[in-house]
Amino acid sequence: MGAVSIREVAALAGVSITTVSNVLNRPEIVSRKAVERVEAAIESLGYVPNIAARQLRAGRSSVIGMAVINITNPFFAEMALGAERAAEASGYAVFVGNSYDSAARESHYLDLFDRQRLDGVLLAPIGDDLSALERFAKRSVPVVLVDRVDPSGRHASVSVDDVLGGRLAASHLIEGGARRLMFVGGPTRIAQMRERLEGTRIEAERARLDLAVVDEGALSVRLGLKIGRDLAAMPRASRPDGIVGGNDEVALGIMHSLIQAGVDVPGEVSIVGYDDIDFASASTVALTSIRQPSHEIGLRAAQLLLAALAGEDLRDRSVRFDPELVVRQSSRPVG
Amino acid sequence: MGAVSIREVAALAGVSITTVSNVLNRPEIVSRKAVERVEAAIESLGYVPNIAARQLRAGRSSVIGMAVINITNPFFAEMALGAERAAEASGYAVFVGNSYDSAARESHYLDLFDRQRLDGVLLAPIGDDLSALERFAKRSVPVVLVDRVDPSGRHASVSVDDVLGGRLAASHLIEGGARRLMFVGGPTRIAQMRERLEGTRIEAERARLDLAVVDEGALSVRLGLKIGRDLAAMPRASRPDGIVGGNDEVALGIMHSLIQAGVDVPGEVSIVGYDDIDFASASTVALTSIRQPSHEIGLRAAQLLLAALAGEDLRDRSVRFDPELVVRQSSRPVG
DNA sequence: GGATCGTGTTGAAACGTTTTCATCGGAGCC
DNA sequence: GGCTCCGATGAAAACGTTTCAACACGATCC
Repeated sequence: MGAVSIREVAALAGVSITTVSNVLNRPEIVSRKAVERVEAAIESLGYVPNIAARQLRAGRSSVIGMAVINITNPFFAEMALGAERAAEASGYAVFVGNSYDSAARESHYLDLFDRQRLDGVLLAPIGDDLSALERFAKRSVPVVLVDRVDPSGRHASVSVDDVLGGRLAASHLIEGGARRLMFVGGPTRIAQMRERLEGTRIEAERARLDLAVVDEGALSVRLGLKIGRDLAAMPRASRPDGIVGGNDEVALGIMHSLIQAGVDVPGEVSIVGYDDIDFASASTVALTSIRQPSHEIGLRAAQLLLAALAGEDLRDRSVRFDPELVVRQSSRPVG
Repeated sequence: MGAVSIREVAALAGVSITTVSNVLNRPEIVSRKAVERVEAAIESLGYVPNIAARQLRAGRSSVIGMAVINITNPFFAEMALGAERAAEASGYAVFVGNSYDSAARESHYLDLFDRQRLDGVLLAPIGDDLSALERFAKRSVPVVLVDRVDPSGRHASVSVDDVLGGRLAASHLIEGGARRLMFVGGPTRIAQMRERLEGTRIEAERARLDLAVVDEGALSVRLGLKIGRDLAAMPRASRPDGIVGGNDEVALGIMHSLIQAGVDVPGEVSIVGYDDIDFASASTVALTSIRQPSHEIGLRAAQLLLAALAGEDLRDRSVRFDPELVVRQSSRPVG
């Protein structure tokens, strides 16, 4: 069809294919006159270079792949945006794959990245099994883990100290007077959840308090609503009075159910969420939450990957951010 | 480095390159024995076909591009998921680009799709200007519009009747006794917003009621909070008592501010959102909203595109869904 | 027993670039 | 005026696949 190739551009401009290619890739080495003629020809023919051919010949795709756990979560969306910004500044495009909490979808995207010969991979992994990344190592395609550390230390990572996040949440609740703690976590195969739980547990033990743990799959508003109903049905004396939600969605759901059922938040129950999404501050009882520098995380991860693509060694270049407690109305004030 | 090509597979299996290619693409025409040998060789070498080469030769990428307005919005996320499901069933991958409410980002993705020679395009367009799609027509790359109709009728589309949605929202408010209506819309360059406003206006005029219109850019929780504060500061007699939000985020924000300021919802003000996201039902005063079949929209759009790729003519194949009113606590009951 | 057919297989061309190396023409130098 | 040198240009090879046309071989047919 209208598939216009470099050949036709060259013909129209009256130069060789090489010159057209040079105009595209290193315009500084070709004469002003030739540049102008070629650009005019490109314009008039509506020529668009065929990436597949370029990639085949050059061996690089100039695209990096990014697979995130759940792009609907504003935390990951912001992260992706940060990564795209950094990548684009260096002439790379970013292909974002949404795992949607499914390991199958994640591995499907890694397959795709592999087949497409993407130049690098950013991965916010769902599970603990990083063996799927070995094929990239084999072709020396750099990989940077996002929001997650590699226990084996083989992959660079940009992450947040989730243990600290859990501790911030729990100690805040305890200082506010909570005595019966509960942690509502996602699937424990997700490392972030395990770490947040661990942080919560550390503080609970230090204060010699009991800690109930709920793990019923992916954290959603819907799940929170159900858990909240169950909690509301418990006698107040045995009901948890300090709840750490693995994310804001589930925390908001819990809070809603409790309030609907007439339970006073934060009077009877204090709640802390995680991620500080926009809705946290917009709920009728604004949600206390743990904030992470999402945009920054994506940005730094991409920068690390770009550095690797530029030939730098990534060992010991990992980055770890600290989360931050944002106190609002859903938790009793300290004292 | 480990870049193993079809050539080495062929050598190891003791067959020609052609046979390896055939095993990959049409295994039915090659003998059982050869298939086994080739598959063993592929396995032992860890061979992964180079898509760029395939695409260059075959002229097809087997990838379709999808650009959506804002993937953080669960409506679009579900839509993308529906499209991916349909595409994958036919052996296509989907490259999802997030415009993030920015026309520049949208056009950036269309550029990328074009350069990458993707086989088809699904687009939930931000603005009215569809001229950027012409280049696809020129190369006869099929395009299906999502959540949007093409006024010129040149592109097939899968959309929702937003005028009807606006009418459902407004007539529900009016039946509940609202007399001073307000519509809070996003940028009017977004057609959906215009249509929702139009539907609201139709019902307002029919009931001979005034309609205030707010348009202050992208609809977010934050914006809603601000609008709600302004509303709360107004004397009750002149304050709108029936509000249609262009999406749930802004509606929830408005509701939150009003309640915080002591305004009774739905006693003094009724509110209807749009999209029926999970948070709508999880807010302390559950939000009445307009629901759209998001997953189905994406699915049908991809199916249409696949049909086009299979050579079918898309003219007059557009699909239009009807939205649905979901009544909850944020609006006064009828009567 | 030769022509015809069918089944598996193969060699070679082609896809549209980038890149290497050679060539060319002219400017600067002695 | 002949020499070198340099910048600009071009011819051709290469990237890894798909696909077409041709081939080998045995079975089937008259």
